[in-house]
Amino acid sequence: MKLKLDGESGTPVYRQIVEGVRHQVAAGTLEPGERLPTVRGLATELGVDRNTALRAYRILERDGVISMQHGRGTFVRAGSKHAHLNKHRQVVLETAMNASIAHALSQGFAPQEIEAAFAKRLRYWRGTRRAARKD
Amino acid sequence: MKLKLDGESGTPVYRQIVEGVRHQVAAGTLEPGERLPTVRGLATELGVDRNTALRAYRILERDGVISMQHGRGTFVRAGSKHAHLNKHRQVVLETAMNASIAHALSQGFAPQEIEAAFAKRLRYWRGTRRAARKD
Amino acid sequence: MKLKLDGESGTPVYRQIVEGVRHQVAAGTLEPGERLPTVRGLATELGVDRNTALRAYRILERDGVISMQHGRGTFVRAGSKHAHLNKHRQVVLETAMNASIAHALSQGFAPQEIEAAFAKRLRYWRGTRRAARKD
Amino acid sequence: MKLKLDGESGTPVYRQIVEGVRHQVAAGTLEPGERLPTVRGLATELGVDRNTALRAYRILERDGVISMQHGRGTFVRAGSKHAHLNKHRQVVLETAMNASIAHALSQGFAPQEIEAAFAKRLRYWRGTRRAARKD
DNA sequence: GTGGTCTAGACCACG
DNA sequence: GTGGTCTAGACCACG
Repeated sequence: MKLKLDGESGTPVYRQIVEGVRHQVAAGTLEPGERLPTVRGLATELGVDRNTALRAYRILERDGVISMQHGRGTFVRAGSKHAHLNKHRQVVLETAMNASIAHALSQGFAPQEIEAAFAKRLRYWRGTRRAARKD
Repeated sequence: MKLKLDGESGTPVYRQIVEGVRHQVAAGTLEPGERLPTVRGLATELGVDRNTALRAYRILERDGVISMQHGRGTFVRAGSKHAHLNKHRQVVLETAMNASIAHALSQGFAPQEIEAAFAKRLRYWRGTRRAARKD
Repeated sequence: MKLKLDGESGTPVYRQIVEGVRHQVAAGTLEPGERLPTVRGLATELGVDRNTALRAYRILERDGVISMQHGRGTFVRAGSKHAHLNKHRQVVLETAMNASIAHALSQGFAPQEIEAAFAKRLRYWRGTRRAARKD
Repeated sequence: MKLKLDGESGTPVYRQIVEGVRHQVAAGTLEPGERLPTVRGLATELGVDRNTALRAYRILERDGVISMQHGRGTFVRAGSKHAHLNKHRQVVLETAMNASIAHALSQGFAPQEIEAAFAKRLRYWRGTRRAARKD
């Protein structure tokens, strides 16, 4: 797994790992069901402590991005786990988007700016995912 | 000075103050030469430790946004020097939106769903702000 | 804070702490806004490592039970944090109850048994909370 | 033998097998003297490691629920010895319901809300099962 | 003084 | 071989 760590960024290592994996899943580079490196393997590969790698994985697991299975390994999770109440999906998503907007507004950004920035980044992700499917 | 702090956001308080002041200067709410509250005053107003307010001011001073003059007070510096702030604002905003989208994508939401949820919540906030201005 | 650990139960220490705190919050012994012992303090009190105590607190924080504030301490959280979308509360609660029932059914328990056990335990908690309010 | 495993429940697979068999014996679905699948067969059927199936059988044997006879097969033991299973079932169920309620209470839900949500979901499941029986 | 990050290393539980 | 738990201890960031 390709992951670059920046030791001088100030962002904690475990968080860099979390974001790195999250982005690869978001981009489609890592697909649902795909196996991730083991905790030990990732730690060695990145030159960090096992506990640090484990911490990152645990956060990703809690967020529903990956699934760790004792003795078997760690895997990218399939999307919708709340099939029986799929209103839930909508609420979760809207809550997240709402928080994101509220935060930007509270920092003094105008709705128009927020809309433009969002559209720009979404366009970026769409491109990335399209490219991943062609691989 | 109007500043909203979020004690549970994870972002350190001092940094929230720094960003808040930066944005107000960039937006023109705080004008060059304008006097800022004293460290003590700001700390009381926001209900934070004096060291926290001081730390924020020191960073703003180091970055050339404000000027602390011993015994006289603290002032917004002349505008010409922080034209770069507008670029900074864009980066901050896009980074936030990017993370928000990546988060949702990595949990299996489709770009289209994300777009719809975002649009819905933004519409909500626009309504809220319009109503507030009429008060 | 009163917490008993059982070193021979097989249940990990950090989880025993999580459940202990959770139960006290549920019972009303710990009230919203109340300050919990510091990470270090709790560790010393229970004779466990700081990291173990921290791990328990972090889980409780993620679950919305407590709020850790850097440099200030750790506090019991007020109930509803999703006021802006209070449909969400209902969905979260129903999802949890649903999972609980589904799990019991899959283990071969009959609906009637499940209903009876649930009613019995809820009665217990109601009594406990009533007692706490009289303190 | 009908057994549903949940790879993401956190409960170890071997324990899920143990509990599943225990419950079926207690409920009478598996009768005294009845032959159980071989270790190999069970492992294949459930898609688990042979060691995992073996571990479950050893625990059940130790607890006097089944009897493994080398070269002949594995059988459910005579009923008189596990009258205690019925008490065990109750404890398991009540513990689960208790945790579920404590969880919800500790997040600020009121007993009344919890009761309503539980009743609603149980009603749902009863309907589902009734429909399934007509298939 | 509070919580946060990270390492090194031991030993355990599961498959 | 996989992940899980726990300790001991260092050093950092925040208020």
